Order: sequence, then C-alpha cells, then structure tokens
Amino acid sequence: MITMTEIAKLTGVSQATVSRVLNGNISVNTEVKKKVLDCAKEHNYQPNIMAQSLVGIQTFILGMVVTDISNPFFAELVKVIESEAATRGYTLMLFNTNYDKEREKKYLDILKRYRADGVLLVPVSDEESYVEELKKINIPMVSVTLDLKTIDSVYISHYDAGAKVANHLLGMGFDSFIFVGGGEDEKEKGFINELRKNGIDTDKYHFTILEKLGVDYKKTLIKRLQEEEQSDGIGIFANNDVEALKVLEVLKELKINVPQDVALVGFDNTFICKIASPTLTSVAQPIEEIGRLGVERIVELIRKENQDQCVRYQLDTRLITRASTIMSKKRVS
Amino acid sequence: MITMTEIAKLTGVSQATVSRVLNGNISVNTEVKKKVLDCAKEHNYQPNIMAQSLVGIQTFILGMVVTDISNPFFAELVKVIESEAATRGYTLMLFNTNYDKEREKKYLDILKRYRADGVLLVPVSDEESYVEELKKINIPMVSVTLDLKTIDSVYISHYDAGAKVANHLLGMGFDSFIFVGGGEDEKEKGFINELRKNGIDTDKYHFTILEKLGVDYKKTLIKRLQEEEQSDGIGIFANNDVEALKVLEVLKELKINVPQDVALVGFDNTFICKIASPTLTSVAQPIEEIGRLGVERIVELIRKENQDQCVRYQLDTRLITRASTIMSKKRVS
DNA sequence: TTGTAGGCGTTATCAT
DNA sequence: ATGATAACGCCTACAA
Repeated sequence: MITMTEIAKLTGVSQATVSRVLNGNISVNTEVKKKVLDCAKEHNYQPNIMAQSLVGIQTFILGMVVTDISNPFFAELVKVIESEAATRGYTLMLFNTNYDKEREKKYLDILKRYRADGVLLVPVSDEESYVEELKKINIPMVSVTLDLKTIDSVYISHYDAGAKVANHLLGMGFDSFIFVGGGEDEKEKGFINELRKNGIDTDKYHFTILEKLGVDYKKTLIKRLQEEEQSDGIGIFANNDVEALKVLEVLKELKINVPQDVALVGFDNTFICKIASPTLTSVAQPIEEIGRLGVERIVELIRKENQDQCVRYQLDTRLITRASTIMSKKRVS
Repeated sequence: MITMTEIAKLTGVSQATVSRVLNGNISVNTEVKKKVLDCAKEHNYQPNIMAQSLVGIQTFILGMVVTDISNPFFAELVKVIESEAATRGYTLMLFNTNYDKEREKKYLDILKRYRADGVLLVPVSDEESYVEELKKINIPMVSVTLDLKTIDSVYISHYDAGAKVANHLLGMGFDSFIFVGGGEDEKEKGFINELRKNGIDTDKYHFTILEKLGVDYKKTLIKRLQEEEQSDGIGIFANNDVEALKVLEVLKELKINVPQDVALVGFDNTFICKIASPTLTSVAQPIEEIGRLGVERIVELIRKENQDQCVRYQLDTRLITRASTIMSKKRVS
C-alpha cells in the first residue's frame, strides 16, 4: 500500500505537496499535479483513513447496532441504512446484540475505540435507567425504531400500534386475548390498555406474556389456548412477524383454524406476512423513512448541527389486515 | 475521550509507563500500576485503534461484503459471521453490493482505505476475468458461498446442487423444466446437464432463464407456463428461496396447483420454506459451517499461516423435500 | 507555488 | 522499573 511519502519520493516533490494535490485544495503547479496524480493512480493509492482520523478528521464510521439481523425487518432496515450511509460517504460497522444488554454496551465501547463518528442503535431496552447508562457512553447516537425519550430517536409509537391491534381484534369479534413477546414492550401496554378501555377484563381473560424460551414457549401457548376454549375466539398478538409465524406453526399442529377460532397479528409487516398461510395481519413500519431520517439525523449530530436539543421523529404505522384476522362473514354475523 | 498522555499527566508518570500498564506487558511498580488503572477506569479510557493501527498493529476490521442483506440466507450468514468474528476480536464493516460489480469494487477500495485486515466476500460474479480483477485488489480475502477457484473459498457446489434438484424433479415424474434466475450460475449448469444425461432434450423442452426484471419477469413466466401446458408437469427451479416465493405468488394468482401441475424448488432452505404454502422444497447450505470456516480461514490468512496455497473448502448440501414437489400418490402412480 | 516542521495517539526501542 | 524518543501516515500552519 503506497503512502504519500512514497509518492513524494517517486515524483521528487515534498509529501506536503502530494497531500495538497491529492486533496485538491490549494493551488499547485499543473505539471506537478499531473505527475503526482499519475503516480497515485498507477500505484492505486488509497488514503489511510486511520491516519487521517488521527489528525482530527472524521473516521466516517457509523456504528449500526441491531438486536437481531436475522429478523427480516432489521435486515431490510440495515439495507436501507447502509445505502443511505454510503451515499453520504459513511461506512457501517455492524453489530448484532442478540437482545443482550451486555453485548450492546461492549459493542458501544468498541465503537468508541474506533472513534466512530456516530451510532445508529436499535436498543435492547428503553428503560429509563438503561437509557441513562447509554447516554454516559457519550457518542453521537440516534435510536431507530424505539423512542428513547432523552436520546434522539426515529421511531413509531409501539403503544399506539398495540392499541390499533386491540381495536381491530375487538372489531372482528374476538373476546379473549394473548400477547406473545418478551420483556418490556410498549406494544403490550397499548394493547392491554385499549382492551381495558373496551370493557375487557384483562385479568379475567388471562392476558398473558409468553417468554421466548423454546420448548416452554410452545407448552405455555398450548396451555393458554386450552384455558380459553370456552371463549368466542382468541386474538393473539405477537411482538413481531417472526414470532407470529412460530405461533402459527403451533396452531397448525393443533389443527386450530385461523382465523375462525384463533386470530393472529404480527408486527413489522415483513415480506413473510404475504407468504404465510393464511396471510398474516401485521403492523407496517415506514422502514425507508426510519432509515433515511436516522442517517440524516446522525449526520446532523456529527456536524454539530441543531444538536442543542434532542430531536425525536415519531412516524406513523399502518395496520395491514390480512386473512389471519379477517373472519368469515358467517362467523361475524 | 481521554488519551494515554492525559492519563500520564494526571498520574504523574510518563506516557510510556501508562502504555505499559494498560497493555500489561512488562513489569511495572504495583502502586503506579494501580494508580494508572484507576485513572483509566475512572475516565473510561478506550484505546484509539486508529492510532494503534498506525504503528503497525492490526485494525481488527473485517470487511463483510454481501450481495443482498435482505435475503434471509445472507442475513443469517452475516449473523453467524458477526458472532464468529466478535469471538476472535474482529469487527465487521458491512457492505451491500446489490449484485453490482462496480459497487463491490468501490467497497473493496474503501476497505483498503481503512486498512481492513481481511475481507469476507459474497462475490457478485465468479467469472474468471472478474476474479482476476479481485485478486489485484491485494487484500486478504475469502469468498463465502461461491468457489472463486484462485481465491480462498468456503462454498458448496452449486453445480452438484443443481443436479440434485434435477434428479429429484425427474424422480417425481416431471418432464418439462424452467430455471428462474439471472446471469451466470453453476446451479443452472448442473441442472441442465443432469436433465440432458437423463434424456431430456433441454432445447426442445424450452429450458429458460428468467431475468429479475420486475414486471417482465411475471409476463415471461406466464408465457412460459402456457407454452408447456401440454406437458406432464413442469418443474421450476429458482436460484434462491426469495425468488421461488415470487414465482409461487404468480402460480397462485394463476390458480395453478403446486405440485400437481407445477413443482417448485428453491435454494438456501431459509426459514421461509416452512412458512410457504405449500411448504417449499429447497437445497440447504451448511450456513454455520460456512461462516465459521470463512472466519477461521481469513484469520489464518491475516496471521500469514498456511498462506502459501489457496485453500478451498467444499461443503455438502442437502436437498430438503417438502410439499412443493412431493406429488400426491394418485398422480405418481 | 512549494517545502519544513509539529502534532494526532500509539507502540517499541533505547537509554537510564 | 521508567522516561525519552522515534516512528506510523496524514494534515496544516508557517516560512520561504
């Protein structure tokens, strides 16, 4: 890998002049310019970004920290963000936290070591105390998909989305409900609250959270389904499409009719919703916009523009109804 | 971001001593050690990898260049590789080429600028002339999923896999075939050749490649299907699961029965195969092994171990048969 | 227009 | 055991 100093020697000028030519800044003799550029091209000179960054220039590294890249929603989001970042001259360092807070923090440290210009984060948690810890890391950061309140965020209201789902299921005549997901989730809160508002006794109706625990997951789900057999129909809301499809698999095994006996709603509206059978009702997030705004904002922060206040973009979701919740006329009437 | 020099000032020792303490190499006075470590911890010292790399140390950056991160197969592969890389202290720079050769080359240049220690590449093409260009880039590189012949590779034989698919479809009684995919593909070659070996006149039977062209794609497929209406059943082989599902969608629109009239085979055996209806027959790649061996090999190359010869791991594929090709008994008999 | 020199944060080699 | 000091590749005054 050729350096400026080497080009300088080869062309018989000073390293500073080479720098000037290659950065096209100040006026330089046309001949010298040509000579240097030719030499650089000939040896395929590539500036050492590590060295550049040492002298105070940016690193042009953007951290991209996601919870699970194998979830099609995040894969698509990363694709959008990579593209937006590349357009602006930034490069992505990708980290997969696997929903592990410790890994998330470790990765953030690594990004500091690389002096990353900024980080786009899909946080493992939005707990206040956790967010405080994140802020201490002190690196330009914008949260994508989740609202971190005190950190710049581009997100959708999971709470409202949960309420939308509740309303839809209620409208379709279901009177018993299950939420599938793990840990804290605003979706769940919005879902429950909306059910309550509509006179559903969420205690009596055994509102339940299933943890992602492999075998137990399935057992618990089956047990819950049996408990509700006497109801008018169960509405299941899963925290994302991938989870929803796992549930669907179990329902199929049990030969339960969807949506006649049990309705199912996913989240993210990934392409798998259209593939599933029955097709899956889901909540769509404006993925391109999240990606674009996320990158735009992190670049702003890096440039120290409008950084005095925490900017949070709340975007809209859309409930996409499909066969997994659309009851046959017979049943509804 | 505190530096060694600053810690040195705060603790009243030389920067060199701070370096020694923090790297835990040579013997240092216990008191001094404690003082320095405390100070470092207090200010959350993070070594500047950019500076380290300048002095000849590695960058610990691994390029991860993929064609399409939104394809669940690659998303899963990236997940495996990220995990393997992290275990070994490496960090991934992710690039999405979108099957664009120019972008691939541009990204490889960027990786050189960051002085990445090595690159894991899912190449856009395996043409000989293209591979020659890649070699000129002169950066430790291992190709994953594709055999680049003269570059270290961890791959499966797409040719053999194609043959497997042909045999399966022949065995199920299909006598007319379509391959769905774009550009050069060993899968296609293996598929055709095996058909020929079994007496199928691949010219007469209108063996066809459909390009990924959006609207035209669908039209062409429909036209091709109509041409084959008089056959005993058409076997369609798509170059990956995502493409296969697009085909399935078209087939459903046309109310064509799968697999009674048309059989469908995908590639990669991603989780969507089990979700599709009918479930999709596909070729499974040993994804964990590809990821693990890929990372192992690139690390070897970085350490200049066994780098005298080009190492190529060919791994096995398995044809996973599912409902999309398993004809009803009635028809087979 | 061009060259010299200092510094960015490390590591590593000398002395001391 | 510890402190200078010279790199590493680059940018940027400052001088000429």
